Amino acid sequence: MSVAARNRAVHPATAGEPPAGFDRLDGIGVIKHLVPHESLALEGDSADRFHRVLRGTIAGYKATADGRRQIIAFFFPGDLVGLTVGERYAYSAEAIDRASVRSVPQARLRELAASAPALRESLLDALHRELSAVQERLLWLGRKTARERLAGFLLECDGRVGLHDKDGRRIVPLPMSQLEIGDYLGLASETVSRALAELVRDGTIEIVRPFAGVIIRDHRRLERAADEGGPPGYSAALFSESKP
Amino acid sequence: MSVAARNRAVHPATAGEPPAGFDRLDGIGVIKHLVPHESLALEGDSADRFHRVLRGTIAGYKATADGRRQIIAFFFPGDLVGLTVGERYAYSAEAIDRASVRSVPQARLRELAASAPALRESLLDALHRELSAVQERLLWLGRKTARERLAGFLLECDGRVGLHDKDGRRIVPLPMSQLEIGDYLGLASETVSRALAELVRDGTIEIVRPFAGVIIRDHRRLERAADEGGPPGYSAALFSESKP
DNA sequence: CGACTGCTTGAGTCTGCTCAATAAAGGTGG
DNA sequence: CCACCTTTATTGAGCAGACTCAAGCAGTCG
Repeated sequence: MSVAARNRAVHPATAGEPPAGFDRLDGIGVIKHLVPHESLALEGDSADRFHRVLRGTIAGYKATADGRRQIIAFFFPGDLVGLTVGERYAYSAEAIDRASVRSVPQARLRELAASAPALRESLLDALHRELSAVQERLLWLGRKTARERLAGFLLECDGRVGLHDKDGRRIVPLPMSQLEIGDYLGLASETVSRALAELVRDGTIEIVRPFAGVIIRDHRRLERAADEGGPPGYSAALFSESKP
Repeated sequence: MSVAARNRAVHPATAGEPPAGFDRLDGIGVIKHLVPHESLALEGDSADRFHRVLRGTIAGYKATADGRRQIIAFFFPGDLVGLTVGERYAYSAEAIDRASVRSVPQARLRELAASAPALRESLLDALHRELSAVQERLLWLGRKTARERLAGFLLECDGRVGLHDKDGRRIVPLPMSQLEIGDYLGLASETVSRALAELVRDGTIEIVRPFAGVIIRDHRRLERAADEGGPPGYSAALFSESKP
């Protein structure tokens, strides 16, 4: 098992049961309903509240003056958005689809954390998980091809929100557009479309039409595509032979 | 002031005085001396210790099976390497130059943290600062040109280890090779060399020969190069005029 | 002094971007 | 329910920024 694959296995999902301590947040704050593309917070704003996703999907992103955009993270139900120690948000956040969040004042969290070590643990753990995920993506964006990035993305989504059908195949719902996937992976939307088409062509995945997710037809092959990015017929042995 | 520039100002330096609480680490653990390229830890290893840099520079990196490498962070004196909540290191670490670190068992840190809220605060803050830095770099690697990335890198280094000479100009020592800068920015070393040459050509910086750092001749221009990446003569007004 | 490592510069290539045209979906109002 | 308009996805053609490969040079260290 590769190092990357092992790391994925260590943090399989935020999707399982909520971390101990977070249930303390259940009753407090207010619930907000968001429509697609509705803004939740802007980079640089005073970080007075944070949000727990109840339903739908939120994107955290940074943008340049001339409109280029990089999505930092997607937040699914159970995830915390805008968790920060600093006094300003490090990135903007908006809804991908119809979403609901529980919005809680940061001050409220600090109070609770002071008296609840379990909650402190969970928060530290969430922060650390976020850090690990971002570090992994640094490798994708800096050193991986479009095909590798997309395969990695699908595996990540599979781990977080994937389901399985009766045949044991994995279904991965993708609520975000291909443009947004591109903004997450540092690619143009056309490149995402082409890379998806390539994975379909060699039988690795299948696309749910109209575009709403993928079905993983060959999980092993998808992992290989993410970790080495070579062409389908690529052989590692062949590679090491050619080095005398 | 742009959002990016403001963020840089908020976290000006790890270089100043050490955060309150870290002095608790002063007496404990053992000191290790490292020669250039000597390994400190490997990704996936059991994370039983962490390290505080005393002297020199450490690089944290991830690598793919076929040898591509992405440097996640450079650690300068005062920084903590290998801080983790998980039980395994998320990345490898090795020395860039001759370096010394204080190596402390994670367990020891947890003991101290349990009884010292100030230390806990500092650790949380360090973790958060690391997170912000990585998120900023996600934008660089995903959406910025070689020139913009390099300019951003020089500004980052200026904030963390920059000095100033008697003329008020900033001197930024760069202990790492251009190959390593490339591995940090997701670029080939040749591209780093060319981008540096370009910044020299238009009078933004000067290179300390033999390559050991840069002198910033025009700080404003360097900031512009980092935030918009346009060519030297670029005018924003001209740009918005052309949009009827 | 020679071997080695790191930097520079040029030439050619390639991956992924831009621009553009078309098709497919979804939403809205009559 | 249909006509219309907008948004999103697909596919092609051409382009460009950055990579690879290669040669030359400078500085360092044994």
